Amino acid sequence: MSDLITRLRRHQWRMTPQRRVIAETLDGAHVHYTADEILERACERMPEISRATVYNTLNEMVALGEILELNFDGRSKRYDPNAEHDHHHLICDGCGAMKDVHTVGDPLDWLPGDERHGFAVTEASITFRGLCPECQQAA
Amino acid sequence: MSDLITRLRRHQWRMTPQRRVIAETLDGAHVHYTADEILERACERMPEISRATVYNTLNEMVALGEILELNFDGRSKRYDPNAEHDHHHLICDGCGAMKDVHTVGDPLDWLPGDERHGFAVTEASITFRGLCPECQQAA
DNA sequence: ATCCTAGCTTAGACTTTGTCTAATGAAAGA
DNA sequence: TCTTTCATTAGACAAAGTCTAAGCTAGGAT
Repeated sequence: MSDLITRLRRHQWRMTPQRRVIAETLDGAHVHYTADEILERACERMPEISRATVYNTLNEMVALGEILELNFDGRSKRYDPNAEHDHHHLICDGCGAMKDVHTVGDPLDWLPGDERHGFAVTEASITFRGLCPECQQAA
Repeated sequence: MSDLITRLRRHQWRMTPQRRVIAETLDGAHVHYTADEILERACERMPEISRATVYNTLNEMVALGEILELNFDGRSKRYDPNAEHDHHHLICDGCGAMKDVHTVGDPLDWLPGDERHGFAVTEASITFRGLCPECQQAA
């Protein structure tokens, strides 16, 4: 998988300095940021960037299918520059840290036909929860 | 599993008319309501009940472990009076309808050790998405 | 039955997260 | 370079949820 900016260029999508900063912030991160965290980091490099631009840009990237929008805690959405739907998420209940993880097998196989209630099921996402190594020590 | 009010009584938890109305609203529902939907329904029976009481009460029930707080859409939290952690959720991408479902096998088995990053993993929840029978017809 | 007190409820202000609008600015093709 | 179209901006607005201070009440004590 190529980097986010390369993937975004493939759509007819005007590349502005603001969008570049947002994309680079997302792509360089080892954690999944909230919109406000991205705004904060983008402001370090481009102090005049506006909140509306960050929110608009993130929503467009989601609509283009190039990033994932995640809702873990019900507080604020987080954004994952890895848009592949083949991974799931592991979250620390202590500090909120998050990792992308891969499961063995296809989650769709785990929902038997008589539990599908006639739905055409196309996607499954799993959230694993627990304590990260640091929070286990602290506990 | 007994009804929600019975389960709540087992904790030293003062049972007020407001809390009773909220518990009955949750327990009698076939769908998972948002806090505001619960407020609206509670108001039909007790017009003077306040928003703060509904939010406080729901948070307390969650803390007692007797209901589940769900975050599907990132808009508003929903509450599930079935607090058992052995079920998962199936959501229609068309109309938002939701069903509780059971999987075959234990989701914790599906995350291999080398994907756990040292976490002590205790819980897994799966969200299945697709189209309900009605929305398949409409499409 | 009545009293007392811890803790519940209330209205409304406040906070956080996110969206919308109208005016200005800039990317990219002609 | 010019022009058109789309992006950006500040700030108002909206939705979801929390907090506060004052009054009220459930349930145990008497």
